[in-house]
Amino acid sequence: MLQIYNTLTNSKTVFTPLEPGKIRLYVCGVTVYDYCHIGHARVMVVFDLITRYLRARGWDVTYVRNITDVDDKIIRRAAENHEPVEALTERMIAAMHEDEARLFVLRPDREPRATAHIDDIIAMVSTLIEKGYAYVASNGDVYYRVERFANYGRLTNKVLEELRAGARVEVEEAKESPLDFVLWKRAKPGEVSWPSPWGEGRPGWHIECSAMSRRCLGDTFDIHGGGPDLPFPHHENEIAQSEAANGCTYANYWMHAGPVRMGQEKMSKSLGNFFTIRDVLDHHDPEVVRYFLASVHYRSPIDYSEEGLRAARSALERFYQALNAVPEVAREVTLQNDYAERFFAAMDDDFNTPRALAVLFELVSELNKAVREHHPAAPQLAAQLQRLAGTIGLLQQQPERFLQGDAQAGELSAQEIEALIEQRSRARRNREFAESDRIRDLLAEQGVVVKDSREGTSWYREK
RNA sequence: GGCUGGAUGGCAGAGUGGUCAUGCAGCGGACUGCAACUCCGUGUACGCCGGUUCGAUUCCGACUCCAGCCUCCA
Repeated sequence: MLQIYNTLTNSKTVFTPLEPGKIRLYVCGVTVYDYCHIGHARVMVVFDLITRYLRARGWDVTYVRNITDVDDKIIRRAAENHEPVEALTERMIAAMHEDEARLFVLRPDREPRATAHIDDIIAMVSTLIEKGYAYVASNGDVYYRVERFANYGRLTNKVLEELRAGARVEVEEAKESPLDFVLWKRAKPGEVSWPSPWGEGRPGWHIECSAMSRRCLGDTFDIHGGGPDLPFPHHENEIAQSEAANGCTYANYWMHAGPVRMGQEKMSKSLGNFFTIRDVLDHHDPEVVRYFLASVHYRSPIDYSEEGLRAARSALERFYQALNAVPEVAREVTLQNDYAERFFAAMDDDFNTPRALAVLFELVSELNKAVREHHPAAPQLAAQLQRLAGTIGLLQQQPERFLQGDAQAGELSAQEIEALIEQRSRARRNREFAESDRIRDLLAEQGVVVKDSREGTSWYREK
């Protein structure tokens, strides 16, 4: 039984799909005007982890995540760079795909781009105008008539009265109400634009998700996800658009990832206190970042910190050291045991990854014990560990690859390390411990830890 | 001010009406030429004040503090 915390009702509820065995999932993606930061990484990893897990449990998941490739910021940035909008967005999309691939994030089934769905957007705006939910303003923009939609604010428990009173939105003369939001923007001269019944222009931000989710998943779908700052106004506006246009429920479940914080406040572009994914991956193994994000429940805030990443690294080392020590990994796996049951129970309970990971740590203890005692169950335990962790996209690397890492600039290459270790082994055989320790210290200075065992000497990089 | 969600041991982070989370770090020990890995041992943690209860970190109420959203932001 799968339980999901639904932002719409602020409660954990049993998940019931529209169609047995199928899950239609839409997640708001990135506006591609810059490199993705750790906040984006969290949303990517969280929903990747969720889709991987659901699929591993037999659900047929269709995962759609949009790309916003036209918007004020993109236009401004492209102008600053003296490059066409498309050149900028193509570059950033490629970078995003690179970043997420490094984080072991699988590509969504579909990644619709706003600019490829202008006709769907225009059709939906037209419907909204016909139904009286939208109007063409005197300045040529098309706005959504918020007060016309009775359920406005249902997702975030906003009351129209209060929104009106506290409206901080700058008063746009052309709008009937300050709460109204733009569906179609009249183009300024020289701006990228598309023809429409309301003249040359481009879509507002919110309408693309309504139009593209409908195109990809239908009028009503199961789960809508996104980042922590999207419920209001973006998701509220999506609901208003889609439910008014389609005349039925938009999404049954709403899931929102928690924020990534820097110290005591949210990491965000407007605050300027963010790290890009590539910045972080320059110094940390991608799986460490993924593990770090998975070590906290997806809805809780997470504090980005070097200490946190270091702890994540140590924890992963524990897993990989165990896998590295195992003589072989079984090919066939039985997942009908206490560990699997508890792991699945944790994940089925609103994707409780910290609890699921705790189960894996218990499993790794048993694995270590089996290896130590040369118990025949070791290959099976190792396979179980990898299989369970694999359902959330962890522990899929070769242990040696993770432990030894890739040499960064200025570091010793694997070959150089092997050569030094060979020298050291020779010294040890001759019981020249001063010399062998000298070499080990030298390696340690380079961040390389050596480990002697009966089978020989192995090494790994300490990051 | 409004809406959400929080407050757990040195740090991170689950969970529960009454025996253990788990990880990281620390300390003591075993193993080791010395280390590393691994193993054994080691911590009277549940914001504050009331209430319910035989018993509350867990339930109820008040309080304090924190975060996210209320504006483009994942």
